[in-house]
Amino acid sequence: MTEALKSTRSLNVTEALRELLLQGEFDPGTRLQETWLAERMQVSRTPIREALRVLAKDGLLEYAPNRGYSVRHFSLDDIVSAFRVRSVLEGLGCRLIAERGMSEGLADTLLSTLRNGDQLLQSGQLEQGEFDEWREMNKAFHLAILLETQNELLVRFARQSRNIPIVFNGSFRWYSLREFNRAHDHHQVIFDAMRNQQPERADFMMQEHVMHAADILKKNYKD
Amino acid sequence: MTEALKSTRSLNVTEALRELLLQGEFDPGTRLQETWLAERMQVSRTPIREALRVLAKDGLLEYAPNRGYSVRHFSLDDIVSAFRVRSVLEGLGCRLIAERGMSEGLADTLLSTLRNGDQLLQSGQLEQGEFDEWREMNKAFHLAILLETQNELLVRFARQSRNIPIVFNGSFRWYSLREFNRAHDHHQVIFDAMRNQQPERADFMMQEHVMHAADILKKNYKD
DNA sequence: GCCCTGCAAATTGTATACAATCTTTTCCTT
DNA sequence: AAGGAAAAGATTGTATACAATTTGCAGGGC
Repeated sequence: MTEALKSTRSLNVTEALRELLLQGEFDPGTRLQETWLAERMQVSRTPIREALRVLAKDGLLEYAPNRGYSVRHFSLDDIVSAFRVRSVLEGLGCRLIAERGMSEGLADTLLSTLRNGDQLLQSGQLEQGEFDEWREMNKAFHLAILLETQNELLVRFARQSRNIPIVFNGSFRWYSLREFNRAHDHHQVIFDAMRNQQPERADFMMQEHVMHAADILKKNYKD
Repeated sequence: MTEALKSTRSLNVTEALRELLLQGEFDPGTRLQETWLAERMQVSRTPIREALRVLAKDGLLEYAPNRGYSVRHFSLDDIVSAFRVRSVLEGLGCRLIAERGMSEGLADTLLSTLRNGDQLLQSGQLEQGEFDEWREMNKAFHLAILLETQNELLVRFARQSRNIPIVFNGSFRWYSLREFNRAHDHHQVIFDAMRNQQPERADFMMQEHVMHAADILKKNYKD
């Protein structure tokens, strides 16, 4: 049988709250009162407090001793800065894979996401419902590379750098077909570079890929 | 007057415990019991629990629901991986500074650390007591660059990537004079590259600088 | 001897009571 | 009316009581 999926209210509340924050449920600056949250989540203040502390450490909340937690505001600069950091992290991931050579397992996984992308784009447009599928495909592509590096810190940081409202779900809502195609091409080139053991090229193209997403967001994000 | 230095037991315990962990006070694998810690720290379990959760999130402890926290073991691979991540992060920092041009404030700060390094090395050897001074100088150099980037996530990650026992205090105990000199030269070159707006060179040399430290550690670290 | 089972002890998870701190209101002084 | 203390209320911080879960151990079956 698979490993037990034990959890606690504290952990559940943390993830539930994180989801709410990432979905932009609360306006930036909103003060999050423990009793209010406790009532809303139907638990006592204890698990709420633990969740708040963790989310503050994740940068989603701001904290002041004796004054509690409030929802953090992310400026456009904050977000672009996060993209820049993520670009070098994921770039490093690609570089490491290209240097040591791609395993068959990773090749299979990535080829599968590439085929998935082909299929989504071949109709010449993306239906509303296909956005989610693209999102999943994209996430699978990036995550597979990161995990393969076996560099725990790299995975942790790359993940954390996406823990930002709006950014979290990808900014695909602003993508035109042209931009989906470009992203897909990037994936293809990155894959080829890694497979052909071209670390420099793989690194560079991944940075390009991530920063291109930042550029699109920059053009569309108002605030 | 400066900003109020408010704190709480929870925060104090967190930092005290972090310090103990970074100094290697507890053997890897040691189970950290809440009641035991509470007694040792002279507080109740509540602040202890909050501290443990934060430190687990920082990667210093491992956590399993209903089974508590234990001290994490860092393999040599873990540590070198962390150095690699830090190298690209700090490399990015240098690149950003070089791209946008160095402020006078940063130039002053860095020049001061460089002079400090000169002075420490000119005697031809480092006394025991001068290790701490070198450590401070080194920290000041790296931190000043990071802070100047204004990239909050970059600073956070670079900091976090040093939160590893042994690594935390720098591995200077293994440095020969030759290696102190090399590190100092690196600092000088990195400074020049940034000042002359050579982003590529600044980035590369910082990566080199950090990974050289990793190499020295690799040669000496047994476990 | 080995491995179950189930009870007891220990440990973590959660709720709640109380303490400390901050915020708001009130009311006095000028 | 403005300003400012002081008290009342609200909110966070901490301790502790209780619940849930795990761990250790004893006893019994094979």
